Amino acid sequence: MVSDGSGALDERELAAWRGLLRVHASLSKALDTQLEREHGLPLTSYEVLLYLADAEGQKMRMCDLASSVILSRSGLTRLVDRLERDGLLVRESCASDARGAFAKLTPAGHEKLAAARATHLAGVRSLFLEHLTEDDLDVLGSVWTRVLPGAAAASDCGC
Amino acid sequence: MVSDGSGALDERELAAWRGLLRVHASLSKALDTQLEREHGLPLTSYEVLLYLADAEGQKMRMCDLASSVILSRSGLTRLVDRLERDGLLVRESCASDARGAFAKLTPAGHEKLAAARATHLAGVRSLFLEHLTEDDLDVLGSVWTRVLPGAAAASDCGC
DNA sequence: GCGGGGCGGTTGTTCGTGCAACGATGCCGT
DNA sequence: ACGGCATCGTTGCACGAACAACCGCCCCGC
Repeated sequence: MVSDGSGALDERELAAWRGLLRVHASLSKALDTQLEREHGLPLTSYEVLLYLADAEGQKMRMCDLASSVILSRSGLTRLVDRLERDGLLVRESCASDARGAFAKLTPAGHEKLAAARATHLAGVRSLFLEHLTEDDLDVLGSVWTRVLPGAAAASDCGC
Repeated sequence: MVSDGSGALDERELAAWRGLLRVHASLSKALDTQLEREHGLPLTSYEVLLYLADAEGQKMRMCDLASSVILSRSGLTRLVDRLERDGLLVRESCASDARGAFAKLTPAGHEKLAAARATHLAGVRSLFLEHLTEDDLDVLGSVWTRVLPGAAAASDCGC
């Protein structure tokens, strides 16, 4: 227990925390801008296509998709609207649950993703992974698995 | 050079990258919600007050403030509008440069910040720092300093 | 001193997102 | 079989932020 309740963060804590905020902000903005410029595809749209491509049958339930890309259900509805309008995916009703809907990748969506994927991966590598050692990877992975459960729980329920 | 151009990320790379995205999303949402609920103060507003409090004379130029909290100039203008309306800060013209404007913390803003600070620090500790070892802190700090310059550069100029 | 280019801050506009409310459907106990 | 309740997706609404255009001011060269 490092905390003394009201005490300020020391230098290293501050660096670790602010660094996370700044790196995320810079990285996501840079990658989003790059993707938008080269393929006219915002980062969130890209992630939807990515998850769909990795999914069984190239389709996912709206609900699962929303939590995968970290978006509210309404947010995903609008996003899927845009992607469907652009022909990158289609909605498909669910036989076993009439409430449900699938989003399914179209061939056009698959092509778009393939093109964008190279760009995005290159970006992630050159801006992020390139600067990490093998040990860094392990530490980061370990940190995230320790931090994520509590953070996810805290952000889900107001409790 | 780990990249093979189009090759997908391996498991550890993916964990390091996705973890960053997920942890940031969960953490910032949780902290924002908490701050909003307990003090009616969104996270970005809190950060403005925080930077002001740490600044010389409790005031900063709009421009510097914008880059500190990672916001566009227009975004900061509106945010300062709201904070000024709530009496947490005031605008102050700059004697040496008639273009410039300062945002200056009011006593009310200082009180608000003091109250919110305890909440926020506790949140950051319990949701993030609590799960880190001393070594983790060092690794994170080191990683951020290696990654940030390139990321910041890439997000600034569209080249 | 006077123009011209650059910078700092504000404004109009647009876009993406979250929240709350809704209709429709599934699931369960009785 | 039916009534109550949770779940899924959509919609109306409001808000926060970015972009581009703008104005006023600084600073430089001539």
